[in-house]
Amino acid sequence: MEDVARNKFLIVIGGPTAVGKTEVAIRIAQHFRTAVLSADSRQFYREMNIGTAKPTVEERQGVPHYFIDSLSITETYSVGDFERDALRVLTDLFQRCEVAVLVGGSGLYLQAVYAGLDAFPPISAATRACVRAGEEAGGLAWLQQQVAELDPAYFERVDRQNPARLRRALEVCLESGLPFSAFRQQKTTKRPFHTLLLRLQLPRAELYERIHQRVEAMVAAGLEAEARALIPYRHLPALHTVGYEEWFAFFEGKFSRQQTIEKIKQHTRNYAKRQETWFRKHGEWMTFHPDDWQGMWQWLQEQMTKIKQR
RNA sequence: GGUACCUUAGCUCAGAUGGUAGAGCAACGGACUGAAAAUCCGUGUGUCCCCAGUUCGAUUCUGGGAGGUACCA
Repeated sequence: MEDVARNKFLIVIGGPTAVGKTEVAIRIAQHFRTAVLSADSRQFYREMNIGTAKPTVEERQGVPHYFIDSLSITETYSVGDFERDALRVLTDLFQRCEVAVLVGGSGLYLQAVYAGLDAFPPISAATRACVRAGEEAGGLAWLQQQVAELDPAYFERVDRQNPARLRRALEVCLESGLPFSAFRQQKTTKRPFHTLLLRLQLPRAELYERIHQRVEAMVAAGLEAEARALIPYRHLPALHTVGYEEWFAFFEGKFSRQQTIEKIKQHTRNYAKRQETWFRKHGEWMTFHPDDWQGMWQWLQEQMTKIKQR
């Protein structure tokens, strides 16, 4: 990849859900006659459509898309897998194109591609099962005690109330026999291409209005039926998703239909806020209003010219 | 029109025999390197409907007004 990708540009488009990333990504990709890589941890899955706001077939017309419908919900897939697969696609794409577009709302997935992840050992099914069994028996306290013992340095820093963090650290410790901290360098990897980070943002009230409209549109398009068909898979990680979990509760009679729709809107708003926090804190983004095409074009041209002249 | 009850945070409501107030939900802020649309942490944001009276002091008591709900006409 080193040789291929000098003077190659990865345009990364980030921003909260429903801000209008898809349209911008496609427009930019069309202009540069290139492809779009989706970095959206739910659009991977074939079985989920309406609720994930995938670009439609018409929208994708003429613009190749990667990582949409690339997996089944029954497959396990991690951000590490995505980093590897995305780099593979980019290597290939940069043979033919000067520019590639990476778009998505999963900040960590974007970061994995443009800044890299540390190398961690793969976790075996046995280790995963072992940690889960321990947690089921001993709860959060057990996780805390294990991590405190096996990686005291990380235990000092970690959010100790967060089982997901502790679980992950413990899995790595048990798998490798080394502390989690030994792998977690938090180094950024220099990529053999240039990266331009473009963030889309709208005033909060306007974004929420767009979210509400999109949820209504999803419901009208048959989201309830889509969720109903996925009931047998509801415990899979992929279905731990806004727009699906709420229906599962509805099917159990916990909410009315109207309440369910309101919950989906609310949880989508909460999600958008978490995304905004991420983008505010991670990476040097240039921020644009999603309608500000001119501003985006100008900035992209400027940046690319500047870099090429170096 | 009459009678009773109500009006406190964005919403639903609690509360102090007078010392400017607190729950749930929402909202807001934050963390986050392999399940990340996940997971976790923090924060009360207020003309206590309005006007006048009593009082050192009124969101609380008194009177009047406005709006709401119920019943009676």
